[in-house]
Amino acid sequence: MYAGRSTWTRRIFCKPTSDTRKHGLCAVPTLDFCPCLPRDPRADLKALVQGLLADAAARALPDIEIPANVHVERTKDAAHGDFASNLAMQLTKAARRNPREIAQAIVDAMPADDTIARVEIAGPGFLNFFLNPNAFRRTIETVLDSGSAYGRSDIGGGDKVLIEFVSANPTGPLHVGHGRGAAVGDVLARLYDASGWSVTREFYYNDAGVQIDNLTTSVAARCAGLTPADADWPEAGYRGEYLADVAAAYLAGETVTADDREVTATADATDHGAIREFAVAYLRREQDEDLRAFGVVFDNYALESALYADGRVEATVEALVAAGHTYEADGALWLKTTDYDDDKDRVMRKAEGGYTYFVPDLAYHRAKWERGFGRAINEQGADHHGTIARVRAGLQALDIGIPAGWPDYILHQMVTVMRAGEEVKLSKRAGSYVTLRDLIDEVGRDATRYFLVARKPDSQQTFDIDLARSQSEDNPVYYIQYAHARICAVFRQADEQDLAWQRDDADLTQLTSEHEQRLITTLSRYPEVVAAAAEESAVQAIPHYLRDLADAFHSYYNAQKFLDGDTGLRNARLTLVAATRQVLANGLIDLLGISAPERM
RNA sequence: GCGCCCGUAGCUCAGCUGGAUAGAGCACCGGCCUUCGAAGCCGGGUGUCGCAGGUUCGAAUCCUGCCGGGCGCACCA
Repeated sequence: MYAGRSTWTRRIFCKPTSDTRKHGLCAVPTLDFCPCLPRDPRADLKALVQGLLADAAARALPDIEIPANVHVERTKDAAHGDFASNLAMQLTKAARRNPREIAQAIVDAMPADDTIARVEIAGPGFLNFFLNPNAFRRTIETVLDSGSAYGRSDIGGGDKVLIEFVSANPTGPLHVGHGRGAAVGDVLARLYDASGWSVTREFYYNDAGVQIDNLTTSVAARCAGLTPADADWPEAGYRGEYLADVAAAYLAGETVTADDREVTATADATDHGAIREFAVAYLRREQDEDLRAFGVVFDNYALESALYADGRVEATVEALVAAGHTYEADGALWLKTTDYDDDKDRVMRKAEGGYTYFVPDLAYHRAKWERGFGRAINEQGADHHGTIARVRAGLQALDIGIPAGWPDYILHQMVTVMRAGEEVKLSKRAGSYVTLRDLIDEVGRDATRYFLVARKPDSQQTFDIDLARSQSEDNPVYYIQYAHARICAVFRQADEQDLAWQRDDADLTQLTSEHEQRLITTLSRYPEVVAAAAEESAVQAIPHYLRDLADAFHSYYNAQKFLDGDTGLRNARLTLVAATRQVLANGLIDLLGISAPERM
């Protein structure tokens, strides 16, 4: 019986050398079983074609430098074969020959391989690859043999990557924008993990600055029985009702345990230090609960206060001064970020003596670098994009070898929430905003996650609560989950009819219908989709692919009965849908963090 | 004013980093359940890819300039 996700087998590849990375293939002439490839050519047909093509081109044109990643793509038209490449056209300039001639030379140099039936030259010089049907049939076997490892690769080579996301200050519950950040960051982390990176998920927050002062005075005011309607209410205070809960818990002497701290209230309404400690812990706990309900877990919490406590802030300032990139003016200490492509210089130490927020931010990123993260990704709201240039500039000014484009940023645009045809405004200070928790409670974790990663982060998003919570066909997440549940139902039915699946009896050569071929082709695309999504940080590619896969399955389901009387055919079909179920589960559970129900 | 992001079918959006005839879903109309789950399937049509130039064998994709929308532009975070 299908056991869901009880075991985790992972194919181990050896770490690619710089040479194999550079060429995308290794020196072993037959690529089929080379253990050094980051992408397994047995599971990843595109990688196989790329490898064979690069190999042939290198032989046909020994004097020409072949691009590191030769461009190979799936064809739209079956007449163009299964894969196509424009390599010959790309090389015309370097080789100083016409593209069709180059194409012919490459074809002549193609190594024999049983997966490729033939290669044709078409149009201006396209190379069209026609694969043997058995190559696709092997995909089915590979999916089932690999299980949850199907789609994983070792492109990352075990290198470390730090993904920082959410990073909300502990001044209130998470809102929908944080939700988008959480969903995108989490799926990104899953994609990198699936691509062989060693991923650390981190949440950074300010636990000591002006915002926390405001939080403290607001809770103190609540403790004193004030409400935002009172004349004495602090001007910059947070007005949200949730602070009344914080105050009540504080006065009741409660103990709160968040993921990264535990605090017991003293219940002393005049002790601002104690109120601060408690309020931060309380709101951190609330955020942790929301994130847990959303299926998001962090490896580490980084605190701004810790950067001051351990002297990193001070040390960073000293390093910048020593590097000669600072100056004093108008009573403040400035950093010459304009030397590194920022629009204007930035104040580090204010005239009144305190540091601007940007200094601990720099200290934090310097620490990330020193912790050995050659790759760091910051997922954050696009409204903070203005800080990118100055952080990078500050890191450059340290002169410690940090590359100019480090760290990477993935910015998500605003989410507008609609309910009953009206926009719901997000306003933390007003306290009348849609929280992540509201969404999870109303539309469910799965649908919320799905919608928030289904669009590319660059685009603004309208989150229609009514649509997302509708359990109707409008809702794509159900469509995909239903495909999974339907397959499970087929196997239950097979058992009931004493036609239990016998994989060894499957005659896969009978899977020749158009529906079957389309489904197999779609299955074979999965490793490419995952690799490309990770490489381009394109989270939306996964929901899109899974929709395609579910589509291919549902069409097949309606067109052909699986529980056929013929043993070889029946088991072949069951084998195919078993592989489909596996890929649906891999995508839903492992990449999107969404459930793959056996019944709905 | 300056910077970043977005502009693709009536609506919501894909589009594999420059390829061959630009694709889905929703909405609308019509068909399919004594047969593995109808949360499903099949059929029906739509585009000056915001506009104008440029780069080249070839542009929705790259460059420039406009138009429209969003977000930033503190000795706030």
